[in-house]
Amino acid sequence: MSATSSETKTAAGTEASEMDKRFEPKSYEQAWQQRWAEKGYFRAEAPSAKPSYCIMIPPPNVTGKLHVGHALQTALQDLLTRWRRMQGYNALWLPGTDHAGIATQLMVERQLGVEGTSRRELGRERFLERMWQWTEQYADNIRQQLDLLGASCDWTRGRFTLDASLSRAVREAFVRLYREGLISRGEYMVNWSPALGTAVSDLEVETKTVQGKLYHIAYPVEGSEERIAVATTRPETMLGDTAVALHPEDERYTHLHGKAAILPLVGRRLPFVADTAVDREFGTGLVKITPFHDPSDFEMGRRHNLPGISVIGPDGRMTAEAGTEFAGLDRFEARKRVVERLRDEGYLVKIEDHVHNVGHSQRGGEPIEPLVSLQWFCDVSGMAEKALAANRDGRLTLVPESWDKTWEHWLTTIRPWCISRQLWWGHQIPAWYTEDGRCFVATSAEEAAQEAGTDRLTQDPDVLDTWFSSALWPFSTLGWPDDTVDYRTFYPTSLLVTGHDILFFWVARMVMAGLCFTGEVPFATVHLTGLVRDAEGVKMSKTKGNVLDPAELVEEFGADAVRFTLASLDSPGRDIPLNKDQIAGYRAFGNKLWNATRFALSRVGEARVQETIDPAGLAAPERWILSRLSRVAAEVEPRFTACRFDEACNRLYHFFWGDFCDWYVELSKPALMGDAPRPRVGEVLLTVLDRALRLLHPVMPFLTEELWQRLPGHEVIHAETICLASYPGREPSWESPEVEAGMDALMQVVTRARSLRAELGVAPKARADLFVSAADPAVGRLLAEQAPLLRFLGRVATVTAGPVPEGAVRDLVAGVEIGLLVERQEMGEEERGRLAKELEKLTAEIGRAEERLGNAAFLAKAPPQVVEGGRSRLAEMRERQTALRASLGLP
RNA sequence: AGGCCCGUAGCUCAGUUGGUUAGAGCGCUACGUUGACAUCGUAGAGGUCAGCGGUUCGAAUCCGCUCGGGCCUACCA
Repeated sequence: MSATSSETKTAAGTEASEMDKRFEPKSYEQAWQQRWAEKGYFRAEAPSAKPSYCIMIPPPNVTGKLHVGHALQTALQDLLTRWRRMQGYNALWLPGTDHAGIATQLMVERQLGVEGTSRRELGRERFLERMWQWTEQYADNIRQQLDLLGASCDWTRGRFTLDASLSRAVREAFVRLYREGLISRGEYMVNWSPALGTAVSDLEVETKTVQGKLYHIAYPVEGSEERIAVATTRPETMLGDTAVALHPEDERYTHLHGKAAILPLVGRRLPFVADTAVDREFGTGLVKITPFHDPSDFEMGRRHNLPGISVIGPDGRMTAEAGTEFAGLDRFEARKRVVERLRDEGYLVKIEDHVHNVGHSQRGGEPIEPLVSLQWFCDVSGMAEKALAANRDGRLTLVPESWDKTWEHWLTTIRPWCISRQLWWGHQIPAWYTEDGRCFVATSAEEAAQEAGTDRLTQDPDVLDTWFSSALWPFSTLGWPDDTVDYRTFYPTSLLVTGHDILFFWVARMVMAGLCFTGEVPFATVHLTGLVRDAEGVKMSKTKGNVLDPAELVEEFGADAVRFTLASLDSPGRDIPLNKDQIAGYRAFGNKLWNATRFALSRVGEARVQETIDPAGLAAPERWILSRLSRVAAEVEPRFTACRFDEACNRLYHFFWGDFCDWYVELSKPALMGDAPRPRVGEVLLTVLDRALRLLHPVMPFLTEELWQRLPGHEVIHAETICLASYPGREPSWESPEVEAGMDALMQVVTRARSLRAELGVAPKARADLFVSAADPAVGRLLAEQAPLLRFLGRVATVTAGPVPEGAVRDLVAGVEIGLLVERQEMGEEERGRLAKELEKLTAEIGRAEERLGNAAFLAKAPPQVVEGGRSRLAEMRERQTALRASLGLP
């Protein structure tokens, strides 16, 4: 493919003149993607004299398949990047992938299971080898999928969260936080996933409402015949009870203060403790306390210095401390057994149905076991304060801003983050232990050895929560902690696009980490997208079988149609229902672009694209389309800036289809065919087309490049590619409200003439003659000048400026009195009914308008232009009423 | 339990700081092979803006309540 015009060819290699009637996205899309990559158009500069624009991709799971949500985010990020690049920014869209700890490890473990082995059997080293093999096998996967969508990423800067440089950043961050005392190791209650065999963070716990039971158990009171009843949903935890709590002001139980209960089956003495956390209204108002298996009991245990007993182990089975009878039993099995024994021994009072909330492991799916475990924690309270301040003082904008409240709530109630995971795939915690148990945190084993004074060290076997490395993504990808050129050029980044489902998992932590380590908000704006749902608004899921695969959609409709659909559905604060009919609609839009270009190329003769055009000397239709083009370009800019991709896309869509194709192309025909020549029509047609394609390029990169390359003279805009051509903006000298008003009147006359024909049931080929008489002399001149257009578009034999003759159908539109003289036919009943109905509605409306204009308060308080608008509207409605009556033969 | 969002045409959704004629796409009806496009064109039908009350000259838009749907957060055993 050459960039010179004489041998302009397209990506598909066809000659410009050989445009097929049907457009076929597959024939050029990937050819362009490949060519753009070869030419290095998307490689950002560093350093650069241009202003920077930078977006970090939310790194998809390295072994994953992109879903429609990714496609949406890709479309938006690419749109923004291409737009800014065309505007002359040094635009960087940095791609990459995430190692996704648990998710990826589970996939490989599943595979090992099929092979009849396990990670434990393989051992850590060999297991990690398998993980890397798996990772490398899929390394190219994400890139291929992004290429399909036309993503203009700078792949020379692609990153993976386990890259050496990113791992170094992770260790550095960990060590810094440790030295500041913000990271520490301790025994606390954590959310334990028995199925995964690891602790998880609060965010990885999904609360589900389940139908359960409430067991009432009688506990004897020490030294008396009295028995008190406690209620629990988890009777198996009674084996770990160490106290019974009551509300200090509960008068029913004042006599129990200072006494103790005896734990059934076990015989342990349980002191009564008074605590205001007890709800007197719930159950019996007495609560059994199991400090090591319930978060609130853990808190209460600390308040009252109660010992804890671990009766459930990390494998979800009862421990030896649960007693020989129960040890080794699965926790749910143990529940049944405990209840049986309580019943046998007469301690079970009753069992009630009880709906309650139970935390489930997001990845493992099973109920979380709260247990006490030695883990690493990160105190994020200080960072959270900074993140809150950044949002409050405007350094960080969430779009839509309705997320501010959620942000506020989560960050003000944040608790320490459990960052250690009992997994193998991930960043191993940079802490080393001596044989006598001393701990050294350092950025490397050597450094730790130096500090410890011995190299007989064992590194902590645990890895960090995946999100710990993700939190550093905006700067670890640019070389932090080193002061690199990339870091100085692109950090802080410009904007983040991601789903609201990971606002806390990722966005909040990036903001906290960014403020903590770089002192800056990593991005000024976060655009939170909705969830992509199916056509019925149902969440896509494999089990429901309603998942749409972006690759298949691209195959069926082309990437441009998919991108346009997704971008135009992205309305703030809403989920996105996606259905194929819509995508088909935007593919039709692509077809429209294709054919409009085909028309232009076949009719413009020797005309060429102009860098700009002086409207002086042009006829009204040309001045009109230039004016409209300038205004649309002006409307797009603020909408892209504000992340209103839906509005920007809709404006571009309607400009191209409505203004350009429906009207301007039609208006150009009589001129281009020589029936009614006007100056420089071909140039205007090509120049408008060029700019329209450039305006659309960020949304539909492939088709616009394919078509733009065929425009004669496009090289004056850019020698090689539309990707680097300038993005059109407003052109004030093109704008003319007068011309727009005049042409608007002309178009309304045309439309009304057509409706009159239809209303009168005139056959398409029957002769009709049009009479026009404009109140505004300027409009009158324009109509007279463009009479050939009225003839052509209105399908009338003649157009006469002047009063409406007897026998013609009269009407008034946009201040123009029109008359249509036709061979009258008998009006059909249906048509008659329709007109009668319209007359009825119109009469009612006139009534309302008269009433309003007769209201003194309205006239006094409403702005003058509203009153004036009401008056002229009323006048027009009366005219139309007269015309309708005439058509119906009424007085 | 608390917070947030939503209820507009058959469907999916827009609707800027209230302005009187509530829009789009798809679908539907009639007509149309007019010199790019039937993945099209022309002309249409279709809505008491969930309901009730309030503020206002004027409410889809602002306020309150009710009903209906969704999401997030939360240790009531």
